[in-house]
Formats: sequence, structure tokens, C-alpha cells
Amino acid sequence: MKSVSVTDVAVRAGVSVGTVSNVLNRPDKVSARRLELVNQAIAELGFVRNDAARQLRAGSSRAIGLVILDVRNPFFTELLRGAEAAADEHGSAILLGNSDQDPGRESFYLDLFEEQRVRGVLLSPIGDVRDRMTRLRARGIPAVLVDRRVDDAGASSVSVDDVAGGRMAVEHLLEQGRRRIAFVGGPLSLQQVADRLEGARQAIQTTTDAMLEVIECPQLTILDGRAVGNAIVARRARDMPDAVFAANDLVALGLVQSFVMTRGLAVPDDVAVIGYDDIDFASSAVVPISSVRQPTELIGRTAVEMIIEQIDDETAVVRDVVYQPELVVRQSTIG
Amino acid sequence: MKSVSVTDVAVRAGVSVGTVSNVLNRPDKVSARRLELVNQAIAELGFVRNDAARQLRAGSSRAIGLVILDVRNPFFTELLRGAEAAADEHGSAILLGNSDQDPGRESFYLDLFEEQRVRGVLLSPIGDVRDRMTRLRARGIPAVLVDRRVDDAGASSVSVDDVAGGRMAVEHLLEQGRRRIAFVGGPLSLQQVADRLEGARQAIQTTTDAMLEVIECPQLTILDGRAVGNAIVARRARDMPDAVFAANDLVALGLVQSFVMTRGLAVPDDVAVIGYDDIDFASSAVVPISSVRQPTELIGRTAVEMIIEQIDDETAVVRDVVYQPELVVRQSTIG
DNA sequence: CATCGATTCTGAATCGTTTCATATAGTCGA
DNA sequence: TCGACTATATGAAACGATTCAGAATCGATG
Repeated sequence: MKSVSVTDVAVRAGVSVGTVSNVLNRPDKVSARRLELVNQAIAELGFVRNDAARQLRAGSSRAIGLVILDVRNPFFTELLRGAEAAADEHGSAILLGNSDQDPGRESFYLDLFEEQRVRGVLLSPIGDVRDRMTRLRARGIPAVLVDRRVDDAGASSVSVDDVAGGRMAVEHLLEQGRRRIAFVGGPLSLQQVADRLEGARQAIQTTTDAMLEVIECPQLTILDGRAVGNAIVARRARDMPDAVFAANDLVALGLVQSFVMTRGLAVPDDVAVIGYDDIDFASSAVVPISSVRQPTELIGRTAVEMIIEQIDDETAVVRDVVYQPELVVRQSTIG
Repeated sequence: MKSVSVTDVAVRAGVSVGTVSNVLNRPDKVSARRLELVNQAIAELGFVRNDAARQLRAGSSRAIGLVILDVRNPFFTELLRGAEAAADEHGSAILLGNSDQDPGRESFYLDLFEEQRVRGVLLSPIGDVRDRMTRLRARGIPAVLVDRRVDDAGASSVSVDDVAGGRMAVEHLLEQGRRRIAFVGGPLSLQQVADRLEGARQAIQTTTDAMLEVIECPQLTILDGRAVGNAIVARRARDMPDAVFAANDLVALGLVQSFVMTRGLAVPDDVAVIGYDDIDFASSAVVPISSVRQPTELIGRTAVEMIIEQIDDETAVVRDVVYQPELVVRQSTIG
């Protein structure tokens, strides 16, 4: 099962290996006759370039690594598609790593990407990544943080103003006359979650009679939402919130699901629910869910473009791009 | 920005390159003293093994390539997680390619994987892949088809009996007294879609008074479902189906969304809807959607295990694993 | 027809790791 | 102290593509 090499092709075509390499990489520098000969030899032998060898000599691969928090969250698959599109246009491929919010897996993929000498890394980080960023930078690998801004990390970032988003969500709930508001999300160590909560707090503080309860859950999945929902349904009436702001749409979906399925609470009559991300499924939920929309695909696209910028121009400075979110009102918050 | 090589490490530690390599790959063959020396040198110099060189010498990478039809379909992300878990246990990583049902992109990723000399390929194919399979086989790259069985392709596969699934779905609709049934899905060139339709036909044929209408849509997304839904709503009453079997849950979600949002049709009173895949979002839809469940994660896991089996044992024979689907009844089909 | 320049070709050197035949050190029994 | 092993360590060769300095080829021109 010996594989075909450029040498084999060169022999078959009666040219030198240098010429074969030129056919592969700079076909315009090769005379028509030899181009023909070489291409024919390639076809006959079924030659496929060995990327490891190419990379070893060339110094780096054409791949860009992307580490996301959760493949099952449509937010991230949307982001991935934006990144893919931009990478495509530039002739690179995206290598996806799914950390599942586990720092161990995050490390695993970052190590893997380093070993693979990827051209750049996009990271949706879990905890503190300052060290990681410094290390990548020292190694000359451009890195961009996505969906999260870290001051002083020495890395560029593309994010959305989550504090503003949180504020918008809760302001909207307040405008609807809600006063006993619960924030559901977690872990709070996740910056996005903390920021959305901070925004919520800011909004609450503009009033005197509203209160905010924080219910932390371990992850941001439908199951977590459902669990919290069941706990809320089981409460005594006087402890019941009249609105819930979920840190993302999956949690919001879980909440709504549990409220409606147990027939314990009507949405939005008993309790209003607003989510975050505006994933496709939010609009098709039991009760279409209000949400805070992020320009998700654009985030992915921009991040890749920033990587490419850094590759092309070594002197490119650290830059933080911050997009603004947008409120999307649906049935779950308006009676 | 010169990178640190094993030679640098060897010099620093005062040992030979062979020893450094042994520390990296067979630490048990190295004396404690040198192990210590080498590890220290690695840490001091910040050495990271160059995977391209490793791969070049070793012959193949530790990655397994997976090409899926649509990252935005939770079915595939679930499958991915199963594959990831199995790969993890075996110390390999999954490289993901998203074909978006575009044969060009499918080819692109398969070529890329070949160049990368992946250890194996999992493919959820679009059209005819016989040639592709033969070629991979000739190159000694184990391949497994997922979610689709292709007789005589010379490749193993892991799939679900979609004909049975289609039959189950429509039998269920018939039991509920529905008689004017529409099948929505596409493209019909996709085997999964064709099989589910075939199952539906078989079920219909067990009755004398029921009829099946086939509505083909270009893709299997929420948007396609919504478009077909709008078209159905616009029909005259006597052309209206009383049940719809969607080829997957995304389409079903889109249909329900359009029926409910336009207030044109009540689900399940006017029209029952059943989907396929039983993704998480099916149960949290406007009307919780009945579906045909596949052991999705298990499919991914099994496929990777079959790849590993083929790597370890060259003589492993072609094998088709076929799982059985399971009916999940929810509100969308029972008044 | 000699010369100069431009265009194409050639092939040895190179990238960084692993491998493996060979060398060396270490252990034990006699 | 001397073999007879075993356990470790060594370092040159190999993997396969790219690079680049220099060679070969071709035309045009005086």
C-alpha cells in the first residue's frame, strides 16, 4: 500500500521533481507540454499530495482552528458557518473543536491545533485564557477570541455587547409591567453569562420597585432550562417570578417547555420569558420566544477575517470589534 | 520566529534525539533520570511537537474525517458528539467537514482528508459515492457510510432502517384516522428521503382509501418547511391534506410554524404533523411534534468504532449495521 | 553566428520527527 | 573477574514535498 510520491510522478512524466512541484503550485511557470505530461502522470498514478510533507516544508498549514463551547447550540453552528464561508473565500479550512464547556477539552484542542501548526485560532473561551493567548502569540499563531472580550489578554476579539443585551432584555420586561424578574443562566464564571446578568442588574436599578432573582444553572442547555423550570413551577405562588430572562435561547426553550407541559404556568400570562441569541428554534417554540439577537454569522466571518489580516500583516494591532445586539419581541413577552 | 525542534531539546538536555523521541512516545523505555532531563528541557524551551513531521514519518495522522450534510441540523451535531466520544476514547480527533448538501463541498472535504492522510473517513453522502469509496479503499483509508446504506459500495455502513421508519410514521397517521396524507421532503435523490417515502408508500398500500401526495422541497431546513407550509395553507379546502409526514424534524418545525403562525390550520385538528429524527427541539415546538427517533449518538459512535476496527484489523470485512427506529408520539398527531 | 535576456527546468538540500540497527551501560551468576 | 544477558541510549537514514541557485533552452538582435 505504498503511496505515490512526486518522485514517482516525475519519473512517469519524464521530468524533474521540481517541475512536478511547479505544476502543483505555480502551473503558469510551466510550459504547456510538460504541464500536460505531468497532469497525465498524476491522473494515471492517482497521485494525491501529502499534506504533511507540504506543511513540514512550508512551515504552516492552511487550516484555522475554532474551539466552541457547545456544538449543540445553534448559535455556535451559525457562527461556524460564518467562519467557514470566510475561510473558504481565502482557501483555508476550519478545524472544529467542541469543548463542551470543559476546560480539559479546551486545552486538548488548543494543544492539538498547536501541534498541527494551524494558521490561526478562534476561541470561544471558558475561563481565564490569558496564558493561552500569550503562549499562542509567542509562538506566532494569530488568535482571536470570539463572543467574548478579554481586556489585556493581548488578543483581538469579536464580541457582542452582552451588558447592553442584558439591559435591553430586562428593560423590555419592565416595560411590559413585570417586576419580579428571575435571571436563569450559568455558570456565572462564563463571561457572557456574567455580562448579561450585569446588564439585567443595570436595568433593574433604573426602577425602585422591581427585583431580580438570580438562579444559576450548571450549563446552558435545554435540559438545564427544563430543570429550573420545574423547580419554579413547584414554588408557592407568592415566590413565583412574573418574568424570566434566560441567558440563552436553549435555556429559555427548556423553561417554556416545562411551564407549558406541566400546565403549571401560562406564558406569557403568568410568566414572561425572554431568551438570548435568537436561534431559529426560538421562533418555532411552543410559544414563540422573544430574544436578543446577535449578528452570529457575522461574528464568525469577522473573526476569520481578522485572523487572515494578522497573517498577512504581522504588525496588525490588537483590535476589539464589538457588535450591538438587537431586541426581537415575540409572543412570550407580550400578553 | 524559529520553532523549537527535538534537536534543540536533545542538545539542551544533553541526550540524543532518539531519546527525546522515546520520551515523547515510549516514556517507559527511558530511564528516570533522562526522562526528567528531557521533560525539563521541553518545558524550558516551550517545545511543541510538529505534527506534520510526525505524520510524515509515521505515515498517517490520528484524525478521522467526518463529512456531514448539514451542521445546523441537530441530528448531525448529535451524531458528531457520538463520534467524538468514541474517537476520544481511542485517542483520535474528529475533523469535521460540512457539505451543506453540496457535492462540490463534499468533494472538497474528501480531497482535503485524503491529502491529510486521515486514518479513516465517515461520510454522510449526497449522491453516488461508489467511486469515492473505491478510491479511498484503494488508498487504504477505511471508510464508513453513516446514516445511509449503499449496497455494493464496498464500504461498511451504519444506518437506520428508514423504510421501516417511514412505514411507522404513516401507519401511525392512518391509525389516527387520517387519509389524505402529504409527504414533504427532498431532494428525493437523497437516499434517506427516498427510503422514508418508500416506507410511507408501503403503509398507504395496506389501506384502500388513503392517498399519499408527494411534495418535494429542495432542502431539509426549517425554511423549506415553512415555504411548503405557506403553500399548503393557501390551498382550497378540498385540496388540503389532513396529515403531513415531514422527512425530518426541521421541515416539520417549519410546517407547524407556518400553519400556526398564519392561523390557517390547526395542528393536529386540521392537519396532523409528524417529523423524523426526534431532535430536542421537536418536543419544545409550538405544538410538540411526533417523530421517528433514531439512535443518533449511537450511530456516530458505532461508525467510529468500525473505523477503528478496520484500522486494527486489515482483514475486517464490509459490514452493514442497521438500527431500528422508534415512534415517538406527541401532541401534533393526537387530537 | 555569437551574444544577451528571458523563460523553463533541474536536482540537491531542507523541514522535524520517528525508526532501527548498533553501541553502551548495568546486573547477575559463576 | 568474566561472560551472558537485559535494559537503555545513540544517531544516521527516511518520510515526501518545496525551494532556489544554477543549468539548459529558446528567441531575438546586431
